[in-house]
Amino acid sequence: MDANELIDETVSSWGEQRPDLDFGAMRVALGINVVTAQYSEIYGDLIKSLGITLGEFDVLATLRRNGKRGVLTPKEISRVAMISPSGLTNRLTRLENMGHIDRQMDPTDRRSSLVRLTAKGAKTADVAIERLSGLHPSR
Amino acid sequence: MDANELIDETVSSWGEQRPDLDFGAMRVALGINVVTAQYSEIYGDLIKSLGITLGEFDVLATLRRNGKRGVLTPKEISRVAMISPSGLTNRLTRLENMGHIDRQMDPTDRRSSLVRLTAKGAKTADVAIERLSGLHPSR
DNA sequence: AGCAGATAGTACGACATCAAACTATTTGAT
DNA sequence: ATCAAATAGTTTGATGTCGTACTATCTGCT
Repeated sequence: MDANELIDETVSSWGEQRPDLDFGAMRVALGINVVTAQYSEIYGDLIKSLGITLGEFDVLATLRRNGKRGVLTPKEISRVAMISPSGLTNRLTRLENMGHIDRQMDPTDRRSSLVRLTAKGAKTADVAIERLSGLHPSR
Repeated sequence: MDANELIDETVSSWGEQRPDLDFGAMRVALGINVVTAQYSEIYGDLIKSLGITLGEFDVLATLRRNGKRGVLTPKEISRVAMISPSGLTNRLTRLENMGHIDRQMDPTDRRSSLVRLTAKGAKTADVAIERLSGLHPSR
């Protein structure tokens, strides 16, 4: 049984048990969930061979896109990547240990730091984005 | 800056950095991610006051819909709820401790067990589904 | 200048999930 | 009837995230 059948089964059995309620919105939500799970798996597998996760790619990609020479503060990264500050600390530590980024003092604000893509990190980001954007069927 | 602006910013800056690639599919994927995150938060908040999570509700709902008098095996629940066996064990333990379900021996297969909704669990499932299905604007 | 409050990043603890290993039981082939 | 393989559920260990609390630093009001 595939995911679409599972959704039909779920919604129709709810309709039998509670005919007083409307499950149209639930059907849409369940469908979106399935789509999200499926392409997340596909995207994740595509970059897994690079030794990073989707979340780590998200950080590398943010640096690759936005920074002057790939330099941003953790604050800005967490805003764009929509991750909690503590979660970002962990990702940055992992990426630093892998040699994809390094962290330097911010000369203008000693509370802050500057996260910089290494050559290795930039290369990884480029290979990853080429694979991910290559998923679509156009051209 | 809201999520849609963030997506526009992400896709357009990629377009500047890598004009050789096509980011149309990425824009769609990011949009789906945002929608998923938003309604998951809404749905989660709606049932949080019942003391359960979305995942736990998923188990209660599966029992409420499918079982004869709310009785199913863990195997069947994990299939419908799309959760790993070990993850289901944890959810069932939590739900059992809260008094929403109980577990009995399966008389026909001693490897298996029978998960049964308690009256409290059935009530919780009904209140939750009424709130969740009430989200849509129809009627 | 001094100090209260805001802000940046990190550390810590809790939590939920999964994959793999494990135990107990059942099934099926011979 | 026996035994290898399959199956059900749990345990264990690892992972990754979040919320809260903490330290260090900066800002703005007086």
